[in-house]
Amino acid sequence: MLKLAAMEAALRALAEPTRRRILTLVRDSELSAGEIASHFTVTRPAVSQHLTVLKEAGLVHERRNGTRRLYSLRPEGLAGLRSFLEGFWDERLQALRREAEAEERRKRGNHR
Amino acid sequence: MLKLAAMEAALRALAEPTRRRILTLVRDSELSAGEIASHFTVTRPAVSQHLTVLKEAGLVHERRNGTRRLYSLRPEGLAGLRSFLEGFWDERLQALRREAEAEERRKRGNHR
DNA sequence: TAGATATTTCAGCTTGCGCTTACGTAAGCG
DNA sequence: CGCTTACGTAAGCGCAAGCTGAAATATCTA
Repeated sequence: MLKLAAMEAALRALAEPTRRRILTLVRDSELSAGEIASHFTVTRPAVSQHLTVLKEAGLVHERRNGTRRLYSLRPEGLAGLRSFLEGFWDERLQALRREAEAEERRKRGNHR
Repeated sequence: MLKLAAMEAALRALAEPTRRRILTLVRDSELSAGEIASHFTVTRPAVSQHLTVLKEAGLVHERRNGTRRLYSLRPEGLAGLRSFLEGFWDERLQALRREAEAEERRKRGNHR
């Protein structure tokens, strides 16, 4: 899986409050760049740059309609991150199991 | 929930390859700062700084034993992030449902 | 084609982040 | 005590990131 680089990009993209807010906006409905920008105090170029980051991270989808560009959430991007965290979680449980077994063996060893 | 700031810290902490690698190390077993640093080419102070970031983000736990400091994964930190992503996911599904219903209403409206 | 509208791209500035070297601190040990 | 070991903290450097105003691009429209 070459998703590692994608993961990197997605995490970096999410590590920014404005971008997270943008995601919550386009999660509910497809919005134009201008509509998105109207929700923020930062300038439109700033929002546009954030949108580029989100797009390159695979977190949003861009659709052009006339002079406008409509952005919407791209669920697959988040799914990758989700599976990463869950994998992490699972391996953690396995580690706990390994530790418990090691502890068990240690106790047995002391008893003989 | 004041977890918003924690979320912020956790995401920022995860958006760094070295810190993610550190997490995968202490996920499996408790390790000292030196043992952790030995896995990297960066200097020990750099690793120490990363450990501070991870600790303040609630992602690792620090336990002092003599002159050494032992670090281990703190699963609750990741859990918060996980639930955040899942909440995001769920709300996305609700949004899709809302859109489908709106579409449905639109079609009905056209038919009368 | 000229002009208006929507949005990106550019150049430059400022701040933040990760890294390094040097120094400080704290616990064990002779 | 002084020495060593194991870390963290401080100061500073270089670079990436986010922001802004200005200019460029692209699409509709009269």
